Amino acid sequence: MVKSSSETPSVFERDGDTEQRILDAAHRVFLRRGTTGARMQEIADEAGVNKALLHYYFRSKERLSEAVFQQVARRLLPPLLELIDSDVPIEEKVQRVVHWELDHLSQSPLLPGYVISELHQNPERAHQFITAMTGVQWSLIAPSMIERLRTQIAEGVEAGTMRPIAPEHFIVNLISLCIFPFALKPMLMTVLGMRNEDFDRFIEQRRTEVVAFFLQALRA
Amino acid sequence: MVKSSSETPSVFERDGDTEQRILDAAHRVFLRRGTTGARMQEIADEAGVNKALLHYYFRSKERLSEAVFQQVARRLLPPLLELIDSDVPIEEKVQRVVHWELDHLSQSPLLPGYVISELHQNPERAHQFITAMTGVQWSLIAPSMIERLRTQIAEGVEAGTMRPIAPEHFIVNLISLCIFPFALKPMLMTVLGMRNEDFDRFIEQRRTEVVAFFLQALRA
DNA sequence: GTCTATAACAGGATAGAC
DNA sequence: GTCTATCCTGTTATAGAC
Repeated sequence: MVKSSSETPSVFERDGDTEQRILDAAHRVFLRRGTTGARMQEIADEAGVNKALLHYYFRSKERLSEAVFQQVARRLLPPLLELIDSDVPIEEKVQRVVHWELDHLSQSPLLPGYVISELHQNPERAHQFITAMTGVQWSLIAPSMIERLRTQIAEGVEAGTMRPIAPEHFIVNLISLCIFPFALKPMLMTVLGMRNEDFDRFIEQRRTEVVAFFLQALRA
Repeated sequence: MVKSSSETPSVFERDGDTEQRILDAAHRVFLRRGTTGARMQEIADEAGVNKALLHYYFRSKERLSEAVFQQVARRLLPPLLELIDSDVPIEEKVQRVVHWELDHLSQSPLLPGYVISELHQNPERAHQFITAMTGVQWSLIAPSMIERLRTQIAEGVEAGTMRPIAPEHFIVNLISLCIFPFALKPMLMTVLGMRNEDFDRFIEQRRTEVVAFFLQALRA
């Protein structure tokens, strides 16, 4: 904030420039309401600026929602793929992915519901997940990642320590066990009568439960 | 259709009465657009009737969407709970649940995305899942179901054939592995470059894959 | 860059004829 | 029961002053 150099600095001054504040507010509102349910007015209020400013910076609701979704995708997919493609034993991989996902989603439990809603109502938006990988030729990367994982599994099978499993099912099973419970949160809270603390405790248990479950499932 | 008794029966006559046709159309539209994204006009068009008729039969969009959601919940939860609570060996339970879920969701792959979207944007609607259990005191049923499952698991543990697992995690793991891939469908199709047939084949593989994976995970 | 005021329109709901 | 026509509110988007 350049202008603050000529003013008395204030601890009450909002952080970040206006554009960033709008983006942050949009992030929060879109995540809890979904794109169709969100209102530009609510975003403006939450950012503490006038509605017209949203259009000044982002032109339309459509573009603003794309900016938010893209940002979410960028924080979601690349770190996960890096873990899956890293050069460590497969048991270590499982543990790292589970811990990273549960840590990350505990911080923003609305993420799975938001992303699934968006993709459901707007499937073509899925391709933004790919452009979220900045400067990468995804169609070239993906198959080789899958093949490396297939090789690693095959080595375990040959050594007699693992049962065979297709790498696609390996990945889908792993992220299902981590992510789906957050998408189920409202239902678990009602159907199993959980309160917020109960849910947090439940997720905390899963940090060890899912790792143990998954590693046992891999055994020969 | 009483009036057809006085007319020449026609194979071109739409099936079902008007109210049912509207409900069916609403079901299709809400499932693909979500409640906020759906338009009363689109439902009317799909049902082949006038927009005003929707209000004649269902009073408001709100009520129509509740009718659809409730119907979906009723087809979703009770059969699952019956399987989980049935009096068969636990391995058999796992197999039955997986097959029932995958069969059911292959018929309506939009279901998981729809339900998750609804619950995300309208968490209080989760209680309709409970009223979907017609005439059952859910708060009394749920704990005893969980306890019966806990007992069954404990027996396996005692016999030395199973490792211990909390019944809540047992259930969440099982339905995660079955349901989540459908919620991921748009992403899998894009990120893994699947077409519709590829996805169907992938689900077909999971009928055996998930059962094998899960049963191995339960082993001592 | 930021605001106020207002245009422009989409979409849910109702009145009333048939 | 079903339609046409219309109302009316909420929401996105823009014009224009400061």
